[in-house]
Amino acid sequence: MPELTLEDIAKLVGVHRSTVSRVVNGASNVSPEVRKRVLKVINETGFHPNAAARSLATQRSWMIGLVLPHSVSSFFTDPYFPQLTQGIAFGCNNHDFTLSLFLVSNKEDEAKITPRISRRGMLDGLLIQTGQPEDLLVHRLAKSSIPSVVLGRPAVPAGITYIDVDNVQAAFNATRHLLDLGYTRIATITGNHDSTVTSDRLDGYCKALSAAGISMDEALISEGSFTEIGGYNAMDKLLEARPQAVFAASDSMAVGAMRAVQEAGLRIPEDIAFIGFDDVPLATLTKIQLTTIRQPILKFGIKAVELLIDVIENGQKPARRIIMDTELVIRDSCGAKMIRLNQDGK
Amino acid sequence: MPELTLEDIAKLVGVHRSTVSRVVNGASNVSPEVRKRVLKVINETGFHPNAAARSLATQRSWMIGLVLPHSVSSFFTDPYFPQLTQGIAFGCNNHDFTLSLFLVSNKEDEAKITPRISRRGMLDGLLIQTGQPEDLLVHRLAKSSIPSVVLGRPAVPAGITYIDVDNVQAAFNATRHLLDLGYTRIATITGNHDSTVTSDRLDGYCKALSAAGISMDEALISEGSFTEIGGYNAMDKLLEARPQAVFAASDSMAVGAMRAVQEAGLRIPEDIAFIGFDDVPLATLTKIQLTTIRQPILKFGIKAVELLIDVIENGQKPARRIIMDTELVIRDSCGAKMIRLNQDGK
DNA sequence: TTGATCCATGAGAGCGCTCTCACAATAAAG
DNA sequence: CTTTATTGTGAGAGCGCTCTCATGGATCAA
Repeated sequence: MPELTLEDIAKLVGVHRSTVSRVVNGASNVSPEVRKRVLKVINETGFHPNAAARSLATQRSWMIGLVLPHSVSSFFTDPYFPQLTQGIAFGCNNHDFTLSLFLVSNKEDEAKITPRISRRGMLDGLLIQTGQPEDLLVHRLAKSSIPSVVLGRPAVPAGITYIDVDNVQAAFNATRHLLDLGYTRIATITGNHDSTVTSDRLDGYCKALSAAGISMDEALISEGSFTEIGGYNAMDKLLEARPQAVFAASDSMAVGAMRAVQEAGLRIPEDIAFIGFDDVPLATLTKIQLTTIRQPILKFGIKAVELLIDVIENGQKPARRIIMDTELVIRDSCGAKMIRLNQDGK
Repeated sequence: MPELTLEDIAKLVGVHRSTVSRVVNGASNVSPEVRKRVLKVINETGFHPNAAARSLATQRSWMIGLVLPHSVSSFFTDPYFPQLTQGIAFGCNNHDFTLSLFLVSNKEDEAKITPRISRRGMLDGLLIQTGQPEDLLVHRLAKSSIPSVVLGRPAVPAGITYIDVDNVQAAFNATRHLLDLGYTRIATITGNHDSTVTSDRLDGYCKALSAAGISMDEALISEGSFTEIGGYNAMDKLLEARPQAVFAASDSMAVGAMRAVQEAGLRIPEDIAFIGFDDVPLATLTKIQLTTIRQPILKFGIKAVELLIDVIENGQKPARRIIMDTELVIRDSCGAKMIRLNQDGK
């Protein structure tokens, strides 16, 4: 099958290239008879217009890029990012965009990838996952003219369009839920200390405690780096502080931490109650199902794509922001059901 | 920052467009003095050549697509695909290719995506994950002229370039390992019955049994659909058949199955020994670390990209195939260490 | 009949690059 | 001092589309 062009189709049908172009693009001003003949030949030949030529002529590629920076690429072990990617891919499909994936695993990658994403004509826009504060990529995008949306609140959000969940409120709700159940010694396992996600969730935790008139105890805060093993190690350190309940800033960390608790011979939720964050499938796969904060991950991805399309079509300014709500999902690990049962029993 | 073109740069430097193009592409026949002046202006202006124009002129986009079909996209809950994606992304970075991701979640997606991937000028080549047998996408690619490599053995491999691991040999080794440890009632939990992966692994399992002179027992074969919960359910059914050991065709399924065993009050590996497949991080996160078959997932992805580049540069024919080896990783769940300990003790 | 209006189609410039070819200037060889 | 090779640069066609504008025929009102 040779590489056909509009011109070839035109010749076959006996019309001008322009007419074929009109048919391909669904323009209205083509006579039904001609349209039919053109479509027939297109179907017979399996013709598809050349994307590069079209991009060049229209200055639109209908492609967007998703950049997962260095600090985040190891997170591919966490179910969050696959799910997010799926949501974004779904959003792209809905709007006939193609998704390009830029996984930056190290500094060399970054150097190689940067020119590719800033090259015009290839991408209509960019979705950029925040990682560390002062993320270089986030900065560079703000300078570049390519439309972009940041996933997660950047450390310095001024003038940047981003989408995030309300982490402060979510963490507040989680902690508050534990307080409502009567726990007073509540620990938290945080993610990497240098991300805004971590500081926001820690913030919510602190706010809930202080709203309940409970003073902070440094011994009840431990860093878990968003991995299962990180949660396990963080819990190890927390054990001597004897918390009654733990708010883990991700489900993976919660699962790791719960393993540490069980290996120490303690029961969940009787001895230590747990609440996680994310509501990834993992949360329901443990023997003691995890109470957690549900993030609308798929919706988040879809929304991010729609926000980016808005930026592409209506310009970078003014900077927009979308903050999505989360939801508390009560299962077994927080002890709510057990406590209610006991009360009913009395 | 305006959208600069080669022409603009040329004007600024006072040379012809062609010369700037030579500098950008590192052609040798440019005088050092001129090259320096051109580079200076390029750096000052932050010029990047337009990708669409370049693609149009060279008929190369330096982009490849990764297609994860419908039957597979739910697998995004399994760590295998994220890791594979990472390997592919890594391979792309190494060779200055950009990766496009096509997640096909349903039939509508497929209809929308197909024209995008077959449109010329957008992709230099395609990586296609096999799913069901008679996969429509795999068929369509064979018809289309776009260079492509299939990931996993297609059901009808004639004339198709693909890359796979030696699943038969791997499953043979796994089962053989259990036989060597003295188990004779060995069960297997398979993936979806309609994939070649499943049939190959089942094949290896059967071959090992028959080589040991053990007759097949249908009651010892159970389908687990490659998910943790699938493994759990499959094990439930196997329990009454009282196997001494289980070969699970994925680590996720093994973990699910082990949970079922523990909930039934049985010990691993004393009562039932386990061996998995994949060696994803999950395998070492369980309390009883999983003996498993290590797939070189990252290398597999990188190799797949290199194979595709070969096809892009040297043509689709002849069809090539690469079969990669696997490795047995002995941990706790198979009982090898325990058995050795006991023997030493005697 | 004349002109105005509408519509389907053709003509052709232009998107921003690459790449072959021609040409001039210089260097090497006779 | 010519002839030939070598090198650096310019010129311009062409990649396959889109999109504006021109054109010519049909339709309709005056």
